[in-house]
Order: sequence, then structure tokens, then C-alpha cells
Amino acid sequence: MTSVGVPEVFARRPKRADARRNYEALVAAAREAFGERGTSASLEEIARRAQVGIGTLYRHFPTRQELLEAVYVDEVEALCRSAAELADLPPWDAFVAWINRFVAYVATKRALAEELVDSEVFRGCRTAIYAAGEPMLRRAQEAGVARPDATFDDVLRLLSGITAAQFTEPGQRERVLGFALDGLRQPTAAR
Amino acid sequence: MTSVGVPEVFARRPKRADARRNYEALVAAAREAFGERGTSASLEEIARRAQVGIGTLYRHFPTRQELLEAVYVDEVEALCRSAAELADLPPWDAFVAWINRFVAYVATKRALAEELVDSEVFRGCRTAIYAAGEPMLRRAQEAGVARPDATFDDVLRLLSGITAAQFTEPGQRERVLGFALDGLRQPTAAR
DNA sequence: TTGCATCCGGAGGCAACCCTCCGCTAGTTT
DNA sequence: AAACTAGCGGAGGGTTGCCTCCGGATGCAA
Repeated sequence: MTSVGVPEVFARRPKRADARRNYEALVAAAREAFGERGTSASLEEIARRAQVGIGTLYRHFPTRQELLEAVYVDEVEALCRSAAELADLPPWDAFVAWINRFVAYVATKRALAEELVDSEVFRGCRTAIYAAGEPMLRRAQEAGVARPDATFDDVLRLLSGITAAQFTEPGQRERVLGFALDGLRQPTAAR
Repeated sequence: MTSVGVPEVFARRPKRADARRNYEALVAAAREAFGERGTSASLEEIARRAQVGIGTLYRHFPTRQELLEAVYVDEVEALCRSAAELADLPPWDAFVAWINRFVAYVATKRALAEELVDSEVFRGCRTAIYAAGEPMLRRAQEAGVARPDATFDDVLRLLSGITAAQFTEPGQRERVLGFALDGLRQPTAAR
């Protein structure tokens, strides 16, 4: 628990060139397929999309679960990296900016996450996200610009839903997100 | 289009006693099954649960879609009825109370709703929900207790996500919902 | 270049699901 | 209570998906 660094959850890719190529193609194909067809997309279709034999898919991901996890981890990895880049903004702005990335990254991944609740990897990702986002909330609270009675967990649950909704009207997502963020602001804070 | 009353979407049940019994058993079984297994639950399992032949299921609901719709309509129907009962509360309280029912009723129905986007019945239900809830928001806005720049659509999207999240810690749902509602309040309103 | 460990591909057996079809059952009406 | 239907059930054929297994291909180290 000393250095947070890159959590161990984050994927270990195959070493041999062809294997690695296939691994990546499979994750990409799976991301698409799960996105379009939901988490029960056919594994054989995914193999087809990746231009890879079904056997290859099963070698890399003996379980549908493992493939789901691989896709998910991929997204989370990117999200966590982005937290570090925001450190020098003012507390509230940094918080809001990260939340925006959170919304963007996780937007299409809800169905996926649902399938992964109570999975080892999922818990790992959760930890990683907390490690990235929780300090930003705390900083905003210590600066007196975020309400002190909200936990980071509360924030995630409040916002993760907004990511789910389909917004057609342009700007609506931002507006709605704004309402939610107003609800998280220090009530006495100026506006 | 004169009287709103009971929208035409709301289901027309079979007339004969046994048929009606089976219809109801099927919807109930489907609600459970879709809840547990997701929208791709096996139709044969649903028939089994309902203690009904598979043929009977197909006669009542020639399409998986139609069964999904029947389950969904059932929920919405109850929700809409509940709006009328709140008319004599003060504007903000009425609004909050309805929102709470909304959250409770729709909680487990998200996956279901997802499958139904761009379905005729779904649009009908959407209309019904608007008819029930939109006046409550407007009343609160006219009383100056809800922010005037939020549409009812915004409200639904803001809240429908919260319904999705799994809350383990008791009271968390209420707390988080409270944050969201604070975000919807008239900013200048006392607290 | 050679040799080997690793990786590939897809045929094939198995299981689950979908949906139709039709002989039978049982509400309903008179 | 008799006749008339609407409704029931489940066997069965077709399809699709899951997963294993192993002969052959291929990257890589020496």
C-alpha cells in the first residue's frame, strides 16, 4: 500500500507478437460487440470480427467473464491515468473536470459493469477509480467548495446514472450534469 | 386526444378466465425472469415459471418484444396512478414524493427500458409519465421552489440514473437523491 | 538456419433456445 | 347439459452458440 502506481489489476498482455496482436484485436472486437449487442453478444461473432479463430478466443479468454473484464479494465486504465493531469487546477475545477471524464469514459460501459459486480477484477478497478477520484473530492471539500456530507461513493452513484442516459438534445448532458454538480456544491458557496 | 384518462397504451387483457389467468402469470414470471437474468432470459424458462406451456406464451406474446412491453407497461401504469394521490401536498413536497415513487418503481426496470427505446409502446409510456410528472415540476417552478431552467426531461435523466445504482449502505439512496434534488431546487431558495 | 515452444484455426459434439403446429381441454353461452 | 369455440400444451425440427481438441503454422532464440 505504499506506492499506488499501476494497480495489479491492469492487464498482463501476452508476449509473443502474434499472440499480442490477436489479444488486442479480440478486446477491440469485444468492445464493439458488447457495445452493440449487449453483454451476451456471441463469442463466435467476436472471434469473426477480430478475424481470429474461435479457439484463439478461448485460449486468451477461457471465460466470457474474462473477456468482459479485459474490455472493462482497458477503459478504467485510461480514466485513472487522466486524474493525474488535473492536479494543478483549482479544487472545484479539477473535480468537475475529472467528473466530466468519468462520465465520458464510463458512458457506454454500464451494462458491462453490471455484469461484473462481485468480480475480483471489478473490485480492483473500483479501488483504482477511488484512488484517482477520491482525493479530488476531498480537496474540494477541504477548500470549502464541496459539501462535506458527501462521500466519494455518493458522488459516483449520483453521477454514474447520468452517464447512462441517452442525450439527444445537444447540451442537455452538460446541463443535467450541472444540476447534479450544483447539488454537490457547498450550499453556502457563492454561485 | 381530449381526455387524457387512461392512455391507450395500457394493456388490453384477454377476456376468458383461464386466458387471463395465464396472461397474468406470464407477465409476473417474465418480470421475475427479466429481473434476474436480464432481457435475454429464456422464454421457455418463463413459461415454466408461469406453469404454462410454451405454446401459450407464444400465443399471448408472439414476440419477445411484446412480452417485454407488457411487463414494462404494468409498472408504468402503477406509477402514473400514484401521481394523482399527491395533488394536495405543497408543490415541492409533492414533487419530491413523486420522484421517490419514480425511483422506486423504475429502479429495476432500466435494462428493460433500454431494450424498448424506439418502440411504439415505450413512447406511449413516456407520454404517460410526462403527463403525470410534468405538471408537478411546473407547479414547483411556479411556486418559485424549483429552478426554472430545468425541464422535466432533464429531471428524468438526472434521476433515472440514481435508480440504477445498487445501494448497499442503508440511507445512501436517500442521501444521494437528496443531493440531486438540491441541485434542482431554486438556488436562492432558503435551505 | 534450425529447432522448439508457443500459438493458431476450425471441425464437431453437445446443449439451449426458438417457434410452429395440431390434437385435446375446458370456459361460456343458450 | 350440449355445443361451440377460444385456449392449452408440448413434441419436434431447425438454428445458434458454447467449448474442446489437436494437427499444423509461426515467432523467436541460439
